[in-house]
Amino acid sequence: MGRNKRDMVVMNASLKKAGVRITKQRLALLSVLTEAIDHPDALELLDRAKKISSTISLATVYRTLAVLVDANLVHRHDFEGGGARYEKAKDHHHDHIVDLDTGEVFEFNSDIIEKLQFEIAAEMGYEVIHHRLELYCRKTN
Amino acid sequence: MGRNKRDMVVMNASLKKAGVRITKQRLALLSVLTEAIDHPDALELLDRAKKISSTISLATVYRTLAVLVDANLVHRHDFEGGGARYEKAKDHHHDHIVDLDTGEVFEFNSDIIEKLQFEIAAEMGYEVIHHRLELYCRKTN
DNA sequence: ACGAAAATGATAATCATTCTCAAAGATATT
DNA sequence: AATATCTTTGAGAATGATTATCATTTTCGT
Repeated sequence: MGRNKRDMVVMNASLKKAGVRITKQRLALLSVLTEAIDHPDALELLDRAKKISSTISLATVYRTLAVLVDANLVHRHDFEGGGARYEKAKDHHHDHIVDLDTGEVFEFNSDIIEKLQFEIAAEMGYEVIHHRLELYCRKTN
Repeated sequence: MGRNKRDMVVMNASLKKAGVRITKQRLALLSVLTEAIDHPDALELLDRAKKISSTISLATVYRTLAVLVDANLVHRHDFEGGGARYEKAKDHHHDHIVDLDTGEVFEFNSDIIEKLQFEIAAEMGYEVIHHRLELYCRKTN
């Protein structure tokens, strides 16, 4: 799964467009992020990337993540507790629900909330550059 | 300003209710937080508290903040960049607008957004325990 | 005022992240 | 394909915010 020729072409193009050189470490990380359905942290990404390219270090993981975040190919989240967690950028914006018991993260989006945010900021003379909306939840039963 | 007899009585009662002993360091911090109109971090709080009670250390600031946050007398915010910032709990809930250029923090609240959040979570089988909504903004001109 | 229990200050430890720098690798040019 | 240049990498040191440790000092009910 993943890592096929089409993926490789896409990843290479992404990196080129971001103006960064193509290395096996960067391709490994991008591949891991492309396959991930969760929101892993740096250590978890290191583990997964090592399975593809054993010669990758934690420093490179952090460095590459910074590059990818800068290039808007990856999003970084600072949820409560623990370190930053990452996910490959999707074409649609979304916010997050964090399960306080399991740490699982689910995505949702609400155009209405989005619109209200812009209106509120505008009223105060501000333009929203980016925002953060996280719901820390527990299962209802 | 502040630190009058009425404030002292209120602060003593708050601490008693929280089930913690009353010390001059804790009163100093509570006093600083009561007077603060901004959202200071631990170092800034240490500076301000020292003016009231010179014998207070950074360790105690962190420890006391943890106690006050636990007792719901103080809220802790992890805005982007830098360390945690604190504010005395108010009776009304509110979210935050962060000025990306100055670091200033403004408060707002929207019952509609609040309600939508609960509905979205409920739809996914979740109950919102707490949430975080921060708008990172720049002045429009 | 007495004594058990809790809080404090100074400093060490921790944890995630960033920095440093010599060595290895990538890209453009020949 | 070999070269020259410029970038990236790995390993570990450094950083910054926060927490833990522990001997000493304070608090507070009796």
